[in-house]
Amino acid sequence: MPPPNVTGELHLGHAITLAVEDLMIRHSRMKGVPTLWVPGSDHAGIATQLQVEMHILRTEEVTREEIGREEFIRRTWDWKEKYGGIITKQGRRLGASCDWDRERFTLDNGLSRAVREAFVRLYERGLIYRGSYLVNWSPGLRTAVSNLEVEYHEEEGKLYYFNYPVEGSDESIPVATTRPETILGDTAVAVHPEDDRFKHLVGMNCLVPMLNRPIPIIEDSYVDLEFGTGALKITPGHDQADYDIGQRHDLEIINVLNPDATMNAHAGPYEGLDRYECRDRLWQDMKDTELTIKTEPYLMQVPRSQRGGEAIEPMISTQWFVKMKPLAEPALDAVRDGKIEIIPERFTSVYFNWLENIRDWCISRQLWWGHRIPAWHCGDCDHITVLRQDPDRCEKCGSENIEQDPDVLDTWFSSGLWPFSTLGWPEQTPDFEFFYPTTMMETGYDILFFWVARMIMMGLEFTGEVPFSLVYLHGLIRDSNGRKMSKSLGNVIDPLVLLEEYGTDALRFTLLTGSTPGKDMNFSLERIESNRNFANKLWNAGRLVLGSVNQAPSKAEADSQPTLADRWVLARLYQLMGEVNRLFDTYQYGEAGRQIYEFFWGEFADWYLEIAKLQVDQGGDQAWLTAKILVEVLDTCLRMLHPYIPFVTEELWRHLKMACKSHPAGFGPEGEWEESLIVASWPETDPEALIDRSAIAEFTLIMDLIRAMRNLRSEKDVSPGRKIIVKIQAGEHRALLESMRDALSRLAQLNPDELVIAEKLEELPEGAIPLVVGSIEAYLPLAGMLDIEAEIDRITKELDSVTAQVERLENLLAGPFATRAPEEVVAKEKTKLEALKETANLLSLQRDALSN
RNA sequence: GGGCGGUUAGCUCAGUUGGUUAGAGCGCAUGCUUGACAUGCAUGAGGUCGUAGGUUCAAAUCCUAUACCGCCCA
Repeated sequence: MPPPNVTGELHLGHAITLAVEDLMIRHSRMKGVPTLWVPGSDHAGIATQLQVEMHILRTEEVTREEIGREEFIRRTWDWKEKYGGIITKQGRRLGASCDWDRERFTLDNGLSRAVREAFVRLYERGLIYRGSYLVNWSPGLRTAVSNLEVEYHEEEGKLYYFNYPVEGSDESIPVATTRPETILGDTAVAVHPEDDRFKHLVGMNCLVPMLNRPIPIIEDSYVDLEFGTGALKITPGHDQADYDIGQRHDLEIINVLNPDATMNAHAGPYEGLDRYECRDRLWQDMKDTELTIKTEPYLMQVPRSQRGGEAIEPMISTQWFVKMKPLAEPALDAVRDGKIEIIPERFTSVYFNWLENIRDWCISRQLWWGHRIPAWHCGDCDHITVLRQDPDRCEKCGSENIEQDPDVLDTWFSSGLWPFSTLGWPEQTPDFEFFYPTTMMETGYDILFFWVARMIMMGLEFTGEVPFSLVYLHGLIRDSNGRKMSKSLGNVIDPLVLLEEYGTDALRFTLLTGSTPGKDMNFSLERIESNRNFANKLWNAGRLVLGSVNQAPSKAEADSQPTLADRWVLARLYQLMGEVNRLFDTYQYGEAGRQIYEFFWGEFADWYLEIAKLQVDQGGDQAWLTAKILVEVLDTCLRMLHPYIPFVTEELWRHLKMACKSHPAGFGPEGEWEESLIVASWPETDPEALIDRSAIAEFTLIMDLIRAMRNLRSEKDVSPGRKIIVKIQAGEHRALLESMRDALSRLAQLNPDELVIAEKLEELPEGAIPLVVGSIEAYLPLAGMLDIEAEIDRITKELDSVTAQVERLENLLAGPFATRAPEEVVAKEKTKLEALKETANLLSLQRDALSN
């Protein structure tokens, strides 16, 4: 389980994660695969620290600085003990069947040890370095954050145009900027090498407005001639692109900001002002000295903190970094070589793209809550000591004047170790040896980089093996209009409320069948409502089956012959099992769930149960066999549905088991009933040969016939209670229909005593409405309801459509299709054509009869 | 700027090795207290599968272009 944030509360994103993973784990468990699903949470450095800071400020009116680092950390642990378990508790309500006794936390002893080991190893390999570079600075939190924690928002801003005066000249270079306050940190003005306007100025100096600090005019082809004025001010201290240019030209780097984003001494007269205030003041002053040209509205990309949304400032700062290139290469190879498969596959290219262009990872945070960096700075020789055990002296000069680095590590650094740190690494524990490398990493695609990629890199680096062989990414949950759920939009749906109103099973089934892998899902209440109804249907169908079991005789007198309905429902069940297993094997859990739903409701409940009632009422061997089949189908469906809807299926299955065990016939699965459904065996696919295809074809004909009669009744407004008299000319299907006589009567509301099923009717009934289904003709003598004109119309319409199809197929079969298409396909069409021809023939005979 | 996804019934979405007049849920219309279920049952209306080309005996499905919507990266 990818560890959720310890401060968090369950939202639908967690709910779908838990639901999908629980489905996988239950399925595997039922298949007899040894399973381990490790739950836990990460310490969420920034979020937790903020919460605790707010908490102590509110309750005790103290800041963390006032109580000091040690005390603050102690308070945070207290807070964690008290509130940190919320999300895992909520996870249990969703039915997450993880290994709760192995719950881990990124800051517990074992995992902290893993973090330390990992840090030291990387440092020893030269993959961790410390230095002063441009980082994303969060002024509110006063810490650096990584690239991944910054989001870019398109926002209305202004483009400020002004003249950069050239030293010792009347000329000036017009430039444009979106952040005028950075002018104070400019260390060059760049023009394009092919820009004739300024060629003669290259090598001279410009003067920074208001400060009159001279800066060189350089040329660099990065400058875009089309954008703005075609010249660029360069602020290596506060812009990534400028920083890169600065490196190329060896420019000075000036930082004009304090950690809280007020201006520092380098801003001269503007020192102490907030950056935005400085922007306005400086611009006004420049206006007064006639340096400004104009401003125009401009849509800009504003970097904002993923947490809190405040504007991020690029700033030079001394931080710890991980060199990513050497780690990324093996991670790329692992996926390229197929050691790791990503589902859905298209995310593979996203993964490649990110890793191929990866930048070094800033891992230090200026926080207190987290894994403190195991580096000690020597006050005498400046050497940095990095060790697995806390040192008491500098390893270089032996001085005891050493101090531990105040920073802590990015939370994700510890999350990256999760797949193996939770199993005991760096110890070679039995768990680690048995379960590592793991099988499956399941999470939302939005954290492919945060978690998955980093886990792969770290896993390969530290264990030499891929941490998991399969990555399954699910989509994100949006609101019913496809918008992201957010507090500010007010469209957040609380899963706990849904759980309360619709039940866990309904929520889970909705989340699991509502989408396909990697695709977002628009969450709608209608859908969860219909799935609640499905759970209800399941329960009620189960009750009927239980009743049938209780009614069934204790043993069969003779070898009972299954009816067509029996054969059909079993054939369809076996077909379904094959399909479901195929879908599970290809990770199409949603589609599998939908198919079980369709079968259970649309076929088993709507058709078979209705017929089973009749068969049970008959008593004797028929009732015995029917009960046996009902148990088999229900039991199998419950097993297949269990990973989706664990609660209702478990409970119903328990009832089913009890009913069967207390019945002398001992219905049930081969062998013993398992202890409970959660550990029951998964239905494996039966051999194709077991599927009785003729039963499916024959029963489909029966269903078509019944539908046609119902349809006609409905059209003619025959009240449902009225048993009508029907005469059927069944031709070759006479025996088949005869065997289904009761079902036909019951399901189409026919008068059973007057129902005639003949191979050929001696004389066609007078004044009856004719009906054609394939090669079967049915006559419904609805006295007084026969409107000759209307019937001729109806038949003509039907005939037209059938004739059109006949023609289409004839054309098809006369063309290249007959020779080029595979035999089976052609044969199928031929059969279809024959049937249609027969139908057309019967229809036209009927029309003629009516016309006379 | 680069990459990816979506466009199918009024709405939300399925449709995975291309197989022949497209499926579900919800909504809508009509009728039903049928002894498992009104959280239900039956019947019905509703779709040129974004557009234009191409490949193929056959395209919602594969290819190319294009429009619109969305996401990720820079």
